[in-house]
Amino acid sequence: MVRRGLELALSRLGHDVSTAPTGEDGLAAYRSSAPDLVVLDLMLPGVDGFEVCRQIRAAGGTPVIMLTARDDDFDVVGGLAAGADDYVVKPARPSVLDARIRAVLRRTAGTNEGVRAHGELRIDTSGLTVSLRGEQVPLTPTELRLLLTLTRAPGRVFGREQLLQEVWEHDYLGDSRLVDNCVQRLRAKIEANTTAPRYVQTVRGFGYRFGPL
Amino acid sequence: MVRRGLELALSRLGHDVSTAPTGEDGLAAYRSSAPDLVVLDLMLPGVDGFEVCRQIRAAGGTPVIMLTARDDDFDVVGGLAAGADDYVVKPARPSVLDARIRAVLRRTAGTNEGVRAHGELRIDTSGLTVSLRGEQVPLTPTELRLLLTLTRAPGRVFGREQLLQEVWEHDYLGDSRLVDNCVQRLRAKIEANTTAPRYVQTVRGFGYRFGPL
DNA sequence: ACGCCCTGCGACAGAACCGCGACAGAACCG
DNA sequence: CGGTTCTGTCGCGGTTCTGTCGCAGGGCGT
Repeated sequence: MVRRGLELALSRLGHDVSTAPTGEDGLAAYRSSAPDLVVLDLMLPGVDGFEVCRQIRAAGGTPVIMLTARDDDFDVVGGLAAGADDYVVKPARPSVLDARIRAVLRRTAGTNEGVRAHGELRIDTSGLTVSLRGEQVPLTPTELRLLLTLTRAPGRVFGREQLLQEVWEHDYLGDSRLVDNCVQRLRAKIEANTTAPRYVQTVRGFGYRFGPL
Repeated sequence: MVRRGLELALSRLGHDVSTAPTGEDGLAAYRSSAPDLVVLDLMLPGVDGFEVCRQIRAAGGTPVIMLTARDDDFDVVGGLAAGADDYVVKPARPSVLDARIRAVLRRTAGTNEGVRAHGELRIDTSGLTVSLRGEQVPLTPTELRLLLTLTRAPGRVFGREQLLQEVWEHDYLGDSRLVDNCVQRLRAKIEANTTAPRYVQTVRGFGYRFGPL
């Protein structure tokens, strides 16, 4: 059980770690916790590691470090093609992995503060502009905050209470229909047809979610 | 996916690298991170590589190295005409690219110091003078600090709190309308018509930003 | 099939935000 | 010490945004 050992070691180095035994569990944990970085072991039961990597990269800009026992070129090329940011060969010393993690986080810190691309939607988080198919979309401050919050964890369901807390920062006691209204206004600007929303989707009885995944 | 490979290789050679898949993303990333140098692949989806190069050069003095698969004269001439500082033919070995990067940085190190050009606005950061269409513009110290702060990261939105902290260095607890006022005074001096500002733009609900390029 | 609850959607008034001019104290300089 | 420039504060007005309401349509459970 290498996993528990790494979890413990990385925790001691100051990281906030959670692990999962299989690819499916990992994807589920990824979706629910929206981590800053994923360390992905290619030799995992169930789903192919490359596939997991692809799905994570498709969901957002989360950087991925691959952990592999094989160091032949095929894996390196394939891993980078699947969207990995770096790879580490097992057996990996915790200090080495830590160094790589910090390097990747440092490197992606800038870009992460810059552009989020989801399909035809591009969000510049430092310039605070949103463009759809290359055309700028003028959003109001609240709409933009809502979109930024939702896209921070694509695929994750945000309840109305949670959105009220994060987007409307004060502890709001009023009508939670306010969220619906703002979603509606946002959809009118970024969705092609609002009856089948592509980006901001309704999860009946719970809240809203960005993207399919 | 040559991009990831180059990114990784250049990182290991000591560079701080971020990449983007398309021309638009690249321009957005360029605006938000203000890099020392840009390596530009001509064969990119979306916007024409030459156009990207032109826009980068128009925005400032950032040096550009072009990466091209074609080495015929047309591209070389066209690339240099668009403002490239050097060009490298694919497939490029990382060591070669690294050498060219260091050469260009060494060459431009001296000239890059001191002047920022944005459209018709020129800012001499060592002489602390600002000129518009060749004509000198007298700015007050605060206005100048504000302009310097904003132009340090063109396209990026600065909140009022952040500007108060960086321009008015003391931790200011007073009216944040002060920022509006200073912006207004700065605009009166450098904007042709203040109703459609070209350089200092308002981002309603958040703050201000220098030019969207 | 029926009814309930949830969500979509348009309308509207109050609120927030920003541009802009005016003014007085502060700082600077001769 | 006096004059000039700069800076911070205030208030007003136009514009835009936001929060609330009401109604309608549709899914879901009974």
